[in-house]
Amino acid sequence: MKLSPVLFAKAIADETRQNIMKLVCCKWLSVSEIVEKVGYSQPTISHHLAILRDAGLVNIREEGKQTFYSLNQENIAVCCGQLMIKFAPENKVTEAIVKVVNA
Amino acid sequence: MKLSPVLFAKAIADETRQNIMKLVCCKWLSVSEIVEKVGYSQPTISHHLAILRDAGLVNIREEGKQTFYSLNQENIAVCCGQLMIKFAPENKVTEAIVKVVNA
DNA sequence: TGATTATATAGAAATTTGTCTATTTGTCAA
DNA sequence: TTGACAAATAGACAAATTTCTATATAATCA
Repeated sequence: MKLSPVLFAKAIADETRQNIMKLVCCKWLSVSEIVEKVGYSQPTISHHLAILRDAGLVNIREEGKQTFYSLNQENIAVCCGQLMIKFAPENKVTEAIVKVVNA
Repeated sequence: MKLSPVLFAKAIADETRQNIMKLVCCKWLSVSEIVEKVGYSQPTISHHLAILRDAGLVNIREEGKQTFYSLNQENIAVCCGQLMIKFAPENKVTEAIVKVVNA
C-alpha cells in the first residue's frame, strides 16, 4: 500500500469524502448505510469509497452481498505524521511525534 | 484566519503546491526565485501562492518590489493535528499529540 | 518623468473531478 | 433456476481546477 502525501491529500480534499470518513471513523458501515446517511446516489458513494480505498484510508470487509467499510486510523495517522515531518519539521509538536514514533 | 480540514486538504492536494511548500519550508523565497525553481509561469506560481495564503499555510513579507514567502509550520502542524484528532482519534500517536498540546 | 522590474489579476483553454443514470456483477433465498 | 438485492463499473455531463498569455499595478532607478 503506497501512502503518499499527494495521494492522501487528494483523497481527503473533498467535503463529501470527509463526511464519509467521519461516519466510518469508529465503526463499520455498509455502502447502503453510508448512502442513506450521506444522501448521494449509491454509485457516487461507491466512487468516493474507491478513492479512499486507493489511498489506503479505509478497511474493507465483504460479507455476503454487503461490503462494510471502516476508517484505517493507523494509515491516516501515518500520513498526517509524514505531512508534519515534511512540512513542519521545526515545529515542537512534530518533534514530539517523531519522539513517539521512534520510541 | 480560518483553518478548516477541507480547506487545508484542498490547498495541499496538488503536487506543484507541495513542491512549492517544500521549497519555502524552512526559508524565505521571493516569487521569482520560486518561479525559477519550479519551472511554471510566474502567474501560475502566484496563483498557487494565493491558494496557500488563503489556507493560512504561508507567511508573507513584502520588501520593495519583491514579496517573500515562507511556510507557516505552526499552522500546518495545527491542521495535521486537527485531522488526526478528527479521523484517527483512537490512534496512539494521536493520543500522544493530544497530550503534548494539552501540556 | 519615463523605463524597468516584480508581482498580481483577468480571462481563456484544457484537464480533472464530482455527480448522475444505466448497466453489470455477484450473492442469497425461494 | 429464477428473482431480488447490494455494490461496482461505464459513460455522460457540469463544475472546478490548472495552466497559459496578456494586462494591470506598484516600486525602483536613470
